[in-house]
Amino acid sequence: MKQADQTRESIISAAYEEMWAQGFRSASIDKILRRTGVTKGALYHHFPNKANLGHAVIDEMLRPQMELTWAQLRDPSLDPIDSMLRWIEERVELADTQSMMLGCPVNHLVQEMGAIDEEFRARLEDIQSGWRDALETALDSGQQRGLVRKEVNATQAATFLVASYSGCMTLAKSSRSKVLFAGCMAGMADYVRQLRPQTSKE
Amino acid sequence: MKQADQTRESIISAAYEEMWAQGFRSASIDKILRRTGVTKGALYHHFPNKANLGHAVIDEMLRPQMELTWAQLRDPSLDPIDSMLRWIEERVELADTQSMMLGCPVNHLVQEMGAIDEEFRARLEDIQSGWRDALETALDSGQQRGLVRKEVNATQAATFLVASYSGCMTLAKSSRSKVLFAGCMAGMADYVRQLRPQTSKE
DNA sequence: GTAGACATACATACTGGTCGGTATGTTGCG
DNA sequence: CGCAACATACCGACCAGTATGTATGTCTAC
Repeated sequence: MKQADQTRESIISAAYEEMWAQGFRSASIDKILRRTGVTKGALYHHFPNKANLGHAVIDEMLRPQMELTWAQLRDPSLDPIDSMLRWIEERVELADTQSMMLGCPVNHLVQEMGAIDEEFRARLEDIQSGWRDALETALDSGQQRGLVRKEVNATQAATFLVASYSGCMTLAKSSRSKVLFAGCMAGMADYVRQLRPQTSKE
Repeated sequence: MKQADQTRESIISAAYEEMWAQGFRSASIDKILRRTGVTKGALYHHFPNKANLGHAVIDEMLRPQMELTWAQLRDPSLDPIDSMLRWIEERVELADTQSMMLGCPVNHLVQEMGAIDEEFRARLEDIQSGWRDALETALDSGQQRGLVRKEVNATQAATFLVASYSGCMTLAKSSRSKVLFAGCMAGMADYVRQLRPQTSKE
C-alpha cells in the first residue's frame, strides 16, 4: 500500500475511535492528529473538511463493519430463526466491558446527527435499512419454506428486530450491565422463537 | 411564583429544548440565554456551572415528563397487556413530525454522555429502571391474576420492552418515517400479545 | 414609619482556551 | 522540473466561566 493511503487510513481509523467515544461534533481534530502523529496539513490534504472525514469514517469503516456483523443472516440455506437465535447468542457472548460502555456507534451518531445533518442521517439510515432488508428477505424466504408463521408481517418484524437490537445496545450503555443486556437479548430471543409456526415445538 | 423562580424555570425550559435538539455538550449557554433573554449573570446565579444545569434539566423536567408518559402502566386494576397495547397505540397516534426528527431525549443523552459522565449516566439509568420496574410490577401482578403466561420471565420481558421502545424511537429518528415507526410499534404489540396465556384468544 | 444594613437577583465586559480551517511554506518522488 | 504529500504557524469564532458592578427587595433598630 502506498504511504499516502496508509496515512489516510490511519486518520480514518483514529477518527473512528474518537467518534465512537465522543460522537462527531465533540470529536476533536487536534486529538485525532495527536493519536496518529499526522499533522493538520496532512489531514486537510486528504479531507476537505471535518464533515467529509466523518462521512468517510461511516462509508469506509462503520458501514463495512456493520455489514460483516449481520452477514451470516444472509445465508439462504439456513433456517432464518435458527440463524437469528445463534446471532443473538453470539452478540451476548462477544459483549465485553468496553462495548457495554461505548454502545453502538450507529446509535450514537443517529442520536447526535439525525436531526441536524441530512448527509449523516441518510448514511445511517442506509446502514439500518440494509440490515432490515436482510432480515426481511430471510423472513420471507422462511415463510415460503414453512419455517416462519405465515401471519407474520415480515416487514414489520424485520423493522422491530433492528429496533430491538438497537434498544438492547442503548440499554446496555446506560446500565453498563452485561446481565441486563443478556436479559434483554433473551427477551428478543423469545420474540424470535414466537415467529416459528406453532407445531410440536415450544 | 416568585420572579427568581420564574427566571430559573425559563432557563431550565430553554436548556431542555436546546439539549433535546443539540445534546448536552453542543448545547450553547449563549444560545440558551438568547432564547430566554436572561443574561449570563442570572444563569450563573442560579446554577454553579453547565453540568449542574444539565442535571437540573434531567431531574426537574425530563424525568417527571417521562414518568407521566408511563404513569398509566402503573394502574394495578387493569389488564397489564391491555394497558401496554393501548399505550403503544397512543404513542403511534401522538407521533408527529417533530418528535420523529428529534427522537427521545433520554436516548440522545445516553448516547452522548453515557460513556463519559457518570452523573449523567446514573440519572438516565434511573429513568429507564423506573420504567422497567413499573413494567415488571405490572407483569408480575398479571401473572398472579392469570393474565400473563407463567413461563414469562417478567424481569427479562420488562427490560426487553423498555429497550424495544427505545429502539423504535431511534429508528424513527434515523428514518424520519412515521410509517416505519408504526410498523415497528406493531412488531412490539405482537410481542406484547404473545405474553398472554394461549387460550381461545389469538 | 423609616433609615440603614445586608442579601438576593441580576447585568456587562472580559478571559483563557479550544475549535475548525487556512495560508504559506518544505520535502521527496517520478 | 513539477506535483503530490505533507509540515508549521496562524486566524477568527466560539466556548464555558468569572470579575465586577448595580438594582431591588427584606429585615432590623429605633
